[in-house]
Amino acid sequence: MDICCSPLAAAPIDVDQAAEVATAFKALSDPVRVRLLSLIASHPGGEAYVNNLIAAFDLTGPTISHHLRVLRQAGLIGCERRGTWVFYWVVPAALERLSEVLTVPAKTTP
Amino acid sequence: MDICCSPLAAAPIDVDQAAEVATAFKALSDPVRVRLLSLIASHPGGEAYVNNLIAAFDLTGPTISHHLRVLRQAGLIGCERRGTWVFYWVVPAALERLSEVLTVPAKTTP
DNA sequence: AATCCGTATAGAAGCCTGTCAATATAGGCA
DNA sequence: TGCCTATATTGACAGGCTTCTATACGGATT
Repeated sequence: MDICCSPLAAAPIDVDQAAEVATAFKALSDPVRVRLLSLIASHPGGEAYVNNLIAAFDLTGPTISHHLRVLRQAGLIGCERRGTWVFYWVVPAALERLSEVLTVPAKTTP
Repeated sequence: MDICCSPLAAAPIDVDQAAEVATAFKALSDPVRVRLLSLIASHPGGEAYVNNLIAAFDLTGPTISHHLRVLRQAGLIGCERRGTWVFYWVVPAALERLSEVLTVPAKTTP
């Protein structure tokens, strides 16, 4: 996953780039994943471990694990095992690129 | 649809707001819709009519119409009938709000 | 080594989505 | 009025997604 596009409104987006962008946004299309990303990103130190994340939802561990994998495969978060626990963190550059894609350039309407 | 949230990384997002944000991103989770939005946004004058949009895809009219409705219900585009044709335009404020949600605040990692 | 805790994977059920063909609606024109 | 074009809606089907239970894996502790 390597989002590399200029803003959507700047020029018609390439077919392949549209597919990449859509894949990234699909990772953000579920409320649980949005909350997970927010919980991880806003956690003190920028990291969180899975046990805390599971406790924040009325969902089973495997379901949270599934959503974390979707976010990871989209490149939005990274993870690392430290002993018994697994820590997750956000990848700020990925969020920033998506944010830029949605930027609306200076309006040219007369 | 009224996206009204601070950046995801600023604080844990509210459950209801997460649902709203996810709904908006879901509208952007399909490559066809990403391309449609980009085609409309980058069209001279900021408007496009459906006939041109259909011609840009190997899809049937009803399918494009369906995707346009999804984008419209998400508040990302607006439309108006002018005689025989229907014109579509983007809602810049909606894109900007989504862009802000993805903004990563100044890092506080020591 | 044996066991326990934390996390991930596998497989399945039910719902949601993208797409199409067929049909309907809305507006211009003869 | 009647017809033609442009767009939307309906209904149906295939495929994907979210969630669960059950199971497996990885590491620490006894």
